[in-house]
Amino acid sequence: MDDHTDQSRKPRADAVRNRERVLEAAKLVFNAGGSEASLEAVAKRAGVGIGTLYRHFPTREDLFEAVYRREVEQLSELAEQLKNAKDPVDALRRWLRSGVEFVATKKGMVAALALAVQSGSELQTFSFERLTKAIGSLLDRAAAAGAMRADISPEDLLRAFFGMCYMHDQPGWQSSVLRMLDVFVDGLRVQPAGKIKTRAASSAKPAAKRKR
Amino acid sequence: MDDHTDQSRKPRADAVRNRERVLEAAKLVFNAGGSEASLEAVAKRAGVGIGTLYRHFPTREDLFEAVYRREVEQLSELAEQLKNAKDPVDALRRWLRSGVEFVATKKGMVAALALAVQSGSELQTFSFERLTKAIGSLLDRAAAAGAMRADISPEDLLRAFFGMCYMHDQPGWQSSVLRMLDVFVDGLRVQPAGKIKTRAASSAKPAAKRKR
DNA sequence: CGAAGATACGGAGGCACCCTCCGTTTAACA
DNA sequence: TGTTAAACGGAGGGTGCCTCCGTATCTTCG
Repeated sequence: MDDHTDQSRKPRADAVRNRERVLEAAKLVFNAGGSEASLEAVAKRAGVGIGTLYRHFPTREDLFEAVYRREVEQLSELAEQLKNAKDPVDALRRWLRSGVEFVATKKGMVAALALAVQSGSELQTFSFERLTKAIGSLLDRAAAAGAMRADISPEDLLRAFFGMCYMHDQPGWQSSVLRMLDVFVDGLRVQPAGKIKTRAASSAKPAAKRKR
Repeated sequence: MDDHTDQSRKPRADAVRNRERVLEAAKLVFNAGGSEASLEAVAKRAGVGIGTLYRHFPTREDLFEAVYRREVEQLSELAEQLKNAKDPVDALRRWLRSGVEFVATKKGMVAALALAVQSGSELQTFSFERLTKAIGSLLDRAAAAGAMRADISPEDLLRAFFGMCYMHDQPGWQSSVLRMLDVFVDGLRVQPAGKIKTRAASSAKPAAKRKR
């Protein structure tokens, strides 16, 4: 019961050092494209035993999270800044493009985030929540300005985005994704059902409930 | 040198039977959602040795291809029919929705096709080519009618589509994907750069070269 | 400083899967 | 029915995942 969250002791030096080493090795290995690289390879590269790796990061996802936390935060902050842009739709577009940029550099990021999305349910997944919030604020602003349909949830958009990026490591993926994102954003400017003569209602379900 | 492609012999009965058994088992296992199921599980379910499975289908991809060939052909034919629809954009939309329908039923199909897309390069991948052709004809028709931008390749679209579907097995994935596809198709109706005031050119690269 | 105790280390080991190889079986043909 | 090519099937070698626990090392306190 005694909630001595603070230092009942100093954390062991070797533990701190090893954690850092693993993180460093993982970053190298994952960014090199091999987001599916074996954790044992990471451990070896870090010069620690596999047991140590698992103690620090019980789950592959945990490791991903730690490795890409900084990047996620950067993307998050970018969204914050873009809230001040004049054109809210353009802001969204720019944010998505930056996302592509990140993915291009950190190859492992897609897999990491996709995993975070999939692992789904109500797991913590800091990254997913953070990005959802970021994208949500951009969406809301654009929708509030009437510049964009309002029935698309941040989760929808994130999933679509990751999905598109999932095909990275293809020859021309990057320009392809950029093009697709443009199409997508253009589509968001169109108000949903009715006005387009696509027979009846354009969607079976009324709309997803927005979370935030 | 002697090119006796025809029956120098009748194919062995057990070989034919086993091939069929494996196919059947694989269909069951993959459709049950586990597109990543172990091939050994498939073999066991089929009542054959693992060696037999590998002889008939040297690659996981080969097996996928065989299992989903029929479905791919159905989708392909649907595209053929839709070419006669009045509104070419609507035709595309409908085709994509049917794709979602397929994915919903045959869970393994996404993984199979995604793998086909990824394995990429110039591997044969019958399915990928077939679908590319199908979607290409729909795109071309819509573009020719001036109802849609013309710089999107079938490959682009396929990748985006699979990407979105990759998140199946999520709670609300199906309606989410349908919504996203609507957005997407709406976006395709907008002509590309220039007219929209999104600063400068809307895409870094000029456009992908269309294959067909 | 030197013990005591807490904490972390690391890799062996059990499990699952991948894929290959080859001795044995079986079907087709004469 | 015998010959022979084709197919069978599973043992085995490799890799990766993850757990468990005996051992090593660090911190603290006397």
